[in-house]
Parts: sequence; C-alpha cells; structure tokens
Amino acid sequence: MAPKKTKSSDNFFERVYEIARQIPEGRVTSYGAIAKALGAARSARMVGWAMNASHNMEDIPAHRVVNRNGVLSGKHHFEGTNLMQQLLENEGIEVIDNQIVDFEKHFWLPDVVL
DNA sequence: AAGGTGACCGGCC
DNA sequence: TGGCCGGCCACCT
Repeated sequence: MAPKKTKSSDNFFERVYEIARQIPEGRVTSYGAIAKALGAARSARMVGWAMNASHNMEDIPAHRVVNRNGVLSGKHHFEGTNLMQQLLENEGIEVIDNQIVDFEKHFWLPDVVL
C-alpha cells in the first residue's frame, strides 16, 4: 500500500524496525543501543519516535524495547496497560512494576548481530 | 516556513 | 541527592 516514493523517514524508520525485528525472544534492548547501532547514539529520541510509528507495525516487538533504565517506558502506548509486561513475562523475562528484573542480563546488543 | 513535540541519554548544577 | 537542561534527528500542525 502506499506506493509512495521514498520519504526520508522510511530509510531511518526502516533501520530501526529492522533492528527491533531482530530482537530474539527473551531478550530486550534499549533505545540507546539501537540508536548506536544505527550510528546515532545521541539520537535515541528518534528511535523512540520510530517505535511510535511501529504501532502500525505488528512485526515490531516493541515490547522488547525499553529504556536504559530497564523500565517499560512505552507500555503506556500498548493496547493494555500490562500487555507489554505480560508479553515479556511470557518470554521468560521477569517484570516487576514495569521494570525488567536483571535487565542487563536479558539485554541484547544489536551490534553483536551486525 | 517555523515551531513544537517525542516511548531518550548524559552531563551539569 | 535530586532535578534541570541541552543535544539529536525527524515528524506533525
């Protein structure tokens, strides 16, 4: 749909999606990590913005993307309030109070795959 | 065209 | 110790 021409964003967004899409189950990553993988570590905001667009992308496991604090900052954007937490727990990730337990342990670095 | 915003990060006061 | 601010890039109104 939308056989539109290339929007400058498509390129950037697509990269973010590609990274998030590569996140293995039971693993989580941070915006900064993705941004860094894109070559814009300081543009973590953009990553979050891209995730916002990922709302329409069911292929994007945004629930595996959290902030550097290991907190489900974006859970507010999911359908249910605790849906994000449920998904993570379903993958074996323990989440308490919207915060991932042993976050660094479940942390997945995108550059490793790249 | 310009300004404001956005699921952030890091440093500084 | 905590809160505030700037920076980054792109999108939206």
